[in-house]
Amino acid sequence: MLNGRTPSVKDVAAAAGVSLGTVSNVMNRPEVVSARTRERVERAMTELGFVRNESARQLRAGTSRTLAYVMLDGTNPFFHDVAQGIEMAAEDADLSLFICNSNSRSSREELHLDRLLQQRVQGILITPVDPAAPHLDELTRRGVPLVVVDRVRGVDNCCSVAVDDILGGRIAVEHLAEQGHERVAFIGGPDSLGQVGERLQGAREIWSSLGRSPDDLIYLPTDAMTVADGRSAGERLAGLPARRRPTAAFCANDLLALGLLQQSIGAGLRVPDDLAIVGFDDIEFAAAAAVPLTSVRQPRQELGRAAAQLVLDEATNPEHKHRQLQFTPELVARASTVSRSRTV
Amino acid sequence: MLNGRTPSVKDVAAAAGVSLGTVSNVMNRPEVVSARTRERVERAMTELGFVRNESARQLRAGTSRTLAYVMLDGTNPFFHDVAQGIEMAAEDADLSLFICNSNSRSSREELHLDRLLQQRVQGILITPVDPAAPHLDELTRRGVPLVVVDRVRGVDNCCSVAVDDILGGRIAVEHLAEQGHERVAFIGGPDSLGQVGERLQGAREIWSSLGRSPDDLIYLPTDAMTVADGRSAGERLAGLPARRRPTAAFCANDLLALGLLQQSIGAGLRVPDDLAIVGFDDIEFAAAAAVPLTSVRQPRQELGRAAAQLVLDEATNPEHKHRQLQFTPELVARASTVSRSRTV
DNA sequence: CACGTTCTCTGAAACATTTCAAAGTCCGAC
DNA sequence: GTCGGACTTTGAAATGTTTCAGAGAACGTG
Repeated sequence: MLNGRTPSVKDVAAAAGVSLGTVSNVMNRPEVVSARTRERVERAMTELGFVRNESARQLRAGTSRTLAYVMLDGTNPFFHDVAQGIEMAAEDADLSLFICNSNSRSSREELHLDRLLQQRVQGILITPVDPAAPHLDELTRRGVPLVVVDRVRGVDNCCSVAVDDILGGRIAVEHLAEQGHERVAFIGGPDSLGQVGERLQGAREIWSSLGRSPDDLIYLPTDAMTVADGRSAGERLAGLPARRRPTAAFCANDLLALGLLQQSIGAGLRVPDDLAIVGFDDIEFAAAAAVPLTSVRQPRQELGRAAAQLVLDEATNPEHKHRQLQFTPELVARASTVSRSRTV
Repeated sequence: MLNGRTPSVKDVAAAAGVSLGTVSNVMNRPEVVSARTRERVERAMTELGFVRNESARQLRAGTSRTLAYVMLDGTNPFFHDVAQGIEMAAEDADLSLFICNSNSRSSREELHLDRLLQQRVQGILITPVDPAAPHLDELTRRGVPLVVVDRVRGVDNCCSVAVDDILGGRIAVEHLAEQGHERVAFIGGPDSLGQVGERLQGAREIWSSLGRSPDDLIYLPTDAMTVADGRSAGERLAGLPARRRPTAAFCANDLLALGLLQQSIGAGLRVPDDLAIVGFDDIEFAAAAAVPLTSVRQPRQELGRAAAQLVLDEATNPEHKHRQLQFTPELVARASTVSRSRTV
């Protein structure tokens, strides 16, 4: 039967003794077809093992059933958590989610975007390599719903979802100050990254508003934000003369913090007594570290979920207005800043 | 112009003053069209901002340009590394990769597979919740190229790629024995998981072949293989009477090992002196732990890459034969089993 | 100049759906 | 009986590509 071909609507129609249109109705508007024929068609479908061809559906209906997320760095669990939030929202809207990974390379990003355009996805969420890249404007010019996640673009040409990084920097350093630290390091980079710049700015603001000297907030720049960069920052920290050496470090993300933690413990330091550490993002592995890491929590899944909702609004609501959503970060204090005796 | 519609081949043809077929040729067989008209068509394309409609292409050509990976657990970085390997192979073959996450739930898995079938993806790679699930047979019956990753199915109805888990268990425990440990715990579960069973089996084999008593290889079953399960296993370990308490633990994956490490250090144990720990998988975070984790390395990206090659072979080579690929795991010794004084 | 080749280009068919106007059918009410 | 309305079903058009047989043009050869 059917000589091997996978069955089409036509085959189902023939088997059930109805017309093409009726089979389509059974799938798309079951309420208009009588119970008797509906059942007959459904039986024919399962008997033939019919599976609707999504390409044909999409071609004719003109609307795709998928969203896409182009993530920045697959090795950072943070982005997977964001993706998970998107996926949940997509699921609620009965859509599939295409996940791509640019690995921080602009060329890969462009390639992915081009493919997604060809697929005519309903909307694109992206944590871009460079939020100012012209190929992003290209997308909005084409009318593809677009939401920038965990970054912000120049004003209002598209939606974005992010966390208040300045505030994040403030609460991290405020916490360290409260713990009595008088010399604090800020570790992160490159500072051309908007994130890094703003977290540093927040740190500096609160530091000076607490009446501390700018000299006691030491900026240790890194090339990137990986565990390895954290380790090497730790070495640089250890190399400072004792009276200049900070007693606490605020890292611009958790990977840096984990690297710093590892290097410090390996070097025989006690955390938090010799060195307190605060990370940023609050990925799962922050809490799972040998000394559980204090971190500035981003609502990772919420970020994704909100972004997905924005992109869906843009895709379906003709009166959509672009919005810049900003979430509030939250300090999660753990053992890496609060010495055991002082915890519950 | 074009009153807002996104331009089609027809529009390009009109703009360039050629026929539909010629435009198609420019895209698919540029060598058959003369340089002059080719250039003319290309200019028309960029002027109009033409983007090929993949649905239409796929519908007519009958062949999709995407692969899919249904991963088991998005919170375990191991699977993302596998995905990365697949992605690289897909890229080489000029295909896109669809990544789905079943989150260890059979219902989600089925939903994803159903969608993928509708998309007519070229092939499916999957780390299934249950390798024996009937809906997998359904796929092969339909003729969809299928490769099982990091699991093995009953004999030869489809390809699979995995690591020799028995050997993995052997080398882990052999290493611990070499370090002089006389009582070792195996932590993992549930043992209905093929992986866990085989790693345990390997551990037992080598243990007895070394002339040790089975009573000194203690199996601590866990409900799942998360960091939290690792912590609670650590508590149970601590609860054992001193003379029964193992001096080393072999964990069935790195997440367990990280949890165990955290709990142990928190409880004041020295690692490896009081408790040595071996993990499995060798995810990035294993090396990044405060006490870098000894682990049985799986060639994660290679696994993915090989799986992708198999699925492509099945998709394109009519004489494809199903194969069960087995990689060899490798012990990576780090500080969690080798005490500092003894390292280089 | 007729002829075969080679190189380009064309036009129509096909792919598997959805959509929608129109045609049927049924039923109760007048 | 006939009419009107409600409920079902049908058939054809349309979606944007690719493919392929064949039409034309250009050109060298005999």
